[in-house]
Amino acid sequence: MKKKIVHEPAACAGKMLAIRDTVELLSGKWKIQIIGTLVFENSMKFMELKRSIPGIGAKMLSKELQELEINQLISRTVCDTKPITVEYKITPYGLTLEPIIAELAAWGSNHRKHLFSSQN
Amino acid sequence: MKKKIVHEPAACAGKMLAIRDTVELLSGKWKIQIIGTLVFENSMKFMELKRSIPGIGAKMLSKELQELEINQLISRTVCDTKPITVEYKITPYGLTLEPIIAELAAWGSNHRKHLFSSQN
DNA sequence: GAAACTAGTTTCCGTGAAGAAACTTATTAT
DNA sequence: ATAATAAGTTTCTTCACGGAAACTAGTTTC
Repeated sequence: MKKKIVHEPAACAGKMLAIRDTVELLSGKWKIQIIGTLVFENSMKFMELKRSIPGIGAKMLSKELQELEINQLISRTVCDTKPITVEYKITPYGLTLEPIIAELAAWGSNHRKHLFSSQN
Repeated sequence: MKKKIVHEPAACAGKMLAIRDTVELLSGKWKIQIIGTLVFENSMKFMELKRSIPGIGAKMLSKELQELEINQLISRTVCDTKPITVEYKITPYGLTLEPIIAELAAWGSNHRKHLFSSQN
């Protein structure tokens, strides 16, 4: 049987709200990249992050990390090392973003093929 | 030797690139909302879109639609109606973004519950 | 003739996002 | 003594994102 998906206005409005919430939480030029990196590598120091995200500056990295921490997506731990280091990890809650990250990666990867095969 | 190679650097770098590509394509304050709306309702006029996305102005809507069209995510069709109308639809290719939209919606929806249960 | 509707475009403008570079503080290495 | 490193913070500056409003253009209605 043919399943006709009826889009009830109320349900759509709710979904749109949810989408807006998520997008807002991940807004900013670098948050998704930071989350992505921390999903793949499960612990990184500030400098490691800075080096592994091409183009980001210390100020931006610091700011974005703070916002992600406030929203409990990542954790910040100061380590008592010789030169003090700070360890950033993704939280269990932050890890729930993994499906989104995975979809973004899969789509982007497919998009490359799409561009390659359709154009030029 | 407890070398635990979970994530090979090269593979991660590739994924990060793919993520960046996708994020860039969907950059801007409104693109995801527009895509989301057009995934739910499969055809909308300019004015319908404008009304259904609270806060967007004509200029922004026009600009974002152009960019989405250039990337073949939506189609634009001028209808020969009394006052001329323009129909925007999501393309089959644009529809491949649906999993991303769905994940964003699901996560945002869950996030509401998370905020509600953990805080206040 | 004036107003209203569609789908924009254009102009003008302000703010905030973001970058660059210098600076801080503490410790270690040369 | 000097330099280097980590993890930022602060300051200064700029550019582009995006909003408001007016305008175009064609058709229909009052």
